[in-house]
Amino acid sequence: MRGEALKGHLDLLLLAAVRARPAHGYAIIENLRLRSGGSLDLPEGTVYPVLHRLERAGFLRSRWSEASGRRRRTYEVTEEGLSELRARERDWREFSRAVEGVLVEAT
Amino acid sequence: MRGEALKGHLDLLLLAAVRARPAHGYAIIENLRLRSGGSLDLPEGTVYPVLHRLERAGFLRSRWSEASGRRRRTYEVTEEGLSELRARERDWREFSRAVEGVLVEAT
DNA sequence: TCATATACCTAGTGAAACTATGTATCAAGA
DNA sequence: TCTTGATACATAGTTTCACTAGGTATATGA
Repeated sequence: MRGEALKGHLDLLLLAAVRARPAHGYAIIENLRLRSGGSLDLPEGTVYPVLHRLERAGFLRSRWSEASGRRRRTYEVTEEGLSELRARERDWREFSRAVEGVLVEAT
Repeated sequence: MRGEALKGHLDLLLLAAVRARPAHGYAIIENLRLRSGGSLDLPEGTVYPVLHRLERAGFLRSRWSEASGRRRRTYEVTEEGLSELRARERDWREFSRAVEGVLVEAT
């Protein structure tokens, strides 16, 4: 897939991924990659700053933990994050329908 | 809809719109706006530079004409543009499926 | 005559995601 | 033992993309 495809939909993806499965950053990336059959393969340098921003915005909450000697920062979606996610889902549906409409359009 | 939603999908949209209906820039914008029920409302400053780039890349061909005293630059999709469009459509489907997969994902 | 719609254009800006790089731990294998 | 790769975090700087803001010009209706 073209790299630029996800532009503008990254918040949606990360919020949805964490809603489905609270996890730490590295695992979120793994989950997205596996769930999408490899097509959503996000660089850490893309994901971590967005997770920080979403937490600052109050949409995610994180706590540090330790697993097999390595520290992890595990995220979950807040109440506010849930309504934000629902709003973004509506946006996605609207956008997606609009694109589909143009793609199937015959003369 | 959020403004940033279309990032990375603008080439797809414009190529598809012109394939469906060869038209001049202003009309392409109108068509997209009407077809999408208003949600795809692209500024001219967004669309015109992309049309120029797509023409430079060989994906669109344009010719000048005149209608009711105003000059128009009408675009159509080239052969090369058609295969580019088909590739972009595949990318879109893949991306769209991946997003849907994450959205419906339960724990 | 004055605003609005039509129709084109581009320079500069801002935001978004990426590249590159760094730190640290652990397991496996040479 | 030493190195490589996977796990796990972080951020500074760059690039890319769409947008804002400004410009030109013609036609139409109030």
